[in-house]
Amino acid sequence: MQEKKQVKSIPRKGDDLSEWYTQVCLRAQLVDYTPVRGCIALRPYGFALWELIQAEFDKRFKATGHHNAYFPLLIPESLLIKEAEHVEGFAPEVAWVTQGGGEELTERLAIRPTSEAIIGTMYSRWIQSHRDLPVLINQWCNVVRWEKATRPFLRTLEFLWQEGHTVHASEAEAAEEVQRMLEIYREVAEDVLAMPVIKGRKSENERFAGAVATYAIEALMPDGKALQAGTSHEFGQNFSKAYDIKFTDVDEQVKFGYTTSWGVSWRIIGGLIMTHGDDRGLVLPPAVAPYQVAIVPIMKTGDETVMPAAVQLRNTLASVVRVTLDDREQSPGWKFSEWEMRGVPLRVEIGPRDVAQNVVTVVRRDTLEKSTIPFDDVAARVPALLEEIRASLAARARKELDAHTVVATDRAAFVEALKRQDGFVLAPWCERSECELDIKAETSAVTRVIAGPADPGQVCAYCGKPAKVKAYFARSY
RNA sequence: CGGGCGGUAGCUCAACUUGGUAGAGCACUGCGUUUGGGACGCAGCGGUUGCAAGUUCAAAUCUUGUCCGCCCGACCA
Repeated sequence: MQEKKQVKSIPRKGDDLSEWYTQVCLRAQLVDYTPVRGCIALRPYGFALWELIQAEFDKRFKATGHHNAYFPLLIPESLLIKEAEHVEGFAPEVAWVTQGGGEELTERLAIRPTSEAIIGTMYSRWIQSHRDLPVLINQWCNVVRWEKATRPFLRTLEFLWQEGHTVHASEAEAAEEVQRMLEIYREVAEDVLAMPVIKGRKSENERFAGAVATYAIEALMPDGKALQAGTSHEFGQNFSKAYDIKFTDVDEQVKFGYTTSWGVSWRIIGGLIMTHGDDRGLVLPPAVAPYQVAIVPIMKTGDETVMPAAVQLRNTLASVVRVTLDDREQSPGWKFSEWEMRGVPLRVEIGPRDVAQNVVTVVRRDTLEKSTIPFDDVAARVPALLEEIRASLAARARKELDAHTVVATDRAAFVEALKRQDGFVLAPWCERSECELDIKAETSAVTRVIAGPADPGQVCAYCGKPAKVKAYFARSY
């Protein structure tokens, strides 16, 4: 490769993941820092990526009967504090509005850290009968959590997400809903974003404040740390009792509903970046790439054949994929580097040699493989290539996850594996909070999800007491 | 929130130790030549040295405070 003498290159991904990550976020033009601490600006390219991810989730929410709605950003303190465990869990990271219109408010208003309180309050007004159930509502919005240490996408004070909030007449139905949405999260992460995850229930320590049970999908980052990429909660009747969500059932008894909530944030973009990116920058899975193809024309002075061909190529491709024709003045090499940094899955080069032979040159972002395909076959071949890229990214990421997941059954191996901080450690576990805290103190790792019951007779890999479950452990973001 | 590092042009940095007219490369603008892996020439534009106080004849430089960013830790749906 040419040495980058004019333009500073980013650190290699393997050398300094943190710095690499920050540089990719900025230089791919996804985000920029702002004068507001911990808050990022999502630039058009980053927002386009988010919109495409949103669309994938949203169509699945709609297909399972959910409707979008919107609730207030500001939540009166008196509502927020109704569910004791919930408030306690969020208290440290709530931002408060204490003044309005130049006057001190009689009651301060929380900027929503999540919307159970306000949505629950509204549901109590909307639900009277079993005929009103289930309520299946989702909200796309921003929330604020006053974090101490922030990073683009992974942890910001303000972030974009969706939060689904549902109410059901029975516990079984609510439980089913929670699993249904978790499975949608897994499906989008793995099949659309090509980001493999482990899926399961959270331990008591890791559970959402106020939940009876929390389930999550967790992805594995290249530095061996786990990233929570989506959660789905069963609340039992905790929130319906706190917010008075009651209905008269078919048996004429007045009952509290069973509620759930489930959420995915733009954090998943951070996961994507780290999962697929390489030394040249971002690598986007085709389904959510704002541009799936970038056409780079290469022209000699006075050439009059390349641009018309490139325009025709763009028009042809526009009917099957998201495509951009890069007709800026920069040199081809400069454009190659830029589109690589920005993660465009396929680059199509068209120059005099291609035009003369009635072909185009296609370069895959994931493998950097170059191939020549007949001009007339482009519209047919490109979608197939994009699918190959998706499959290849998914397979490679899956291989990574598997390669960095180890099983440990005895204490020495378990502790050693966790201290290596090299991915997931799957181990039989007693499921005691105290044991998890001890493990954390010694290794910095905690359970990420509980995968299922332990085998008969197994003992906890750490404390030696009888094992109840098999759990994945790792350090986390 | 604790420990460490940093903030000078859009970016990367020099000038700071030893106070004395704020510089370079890249980027940007114009013109010309170029275009198959970050092109070249010429001419330009670009600064409240993060912010605020203090010391001094004089502060990018010394002192204090503060804000922001990065790393490690703690904390954290």
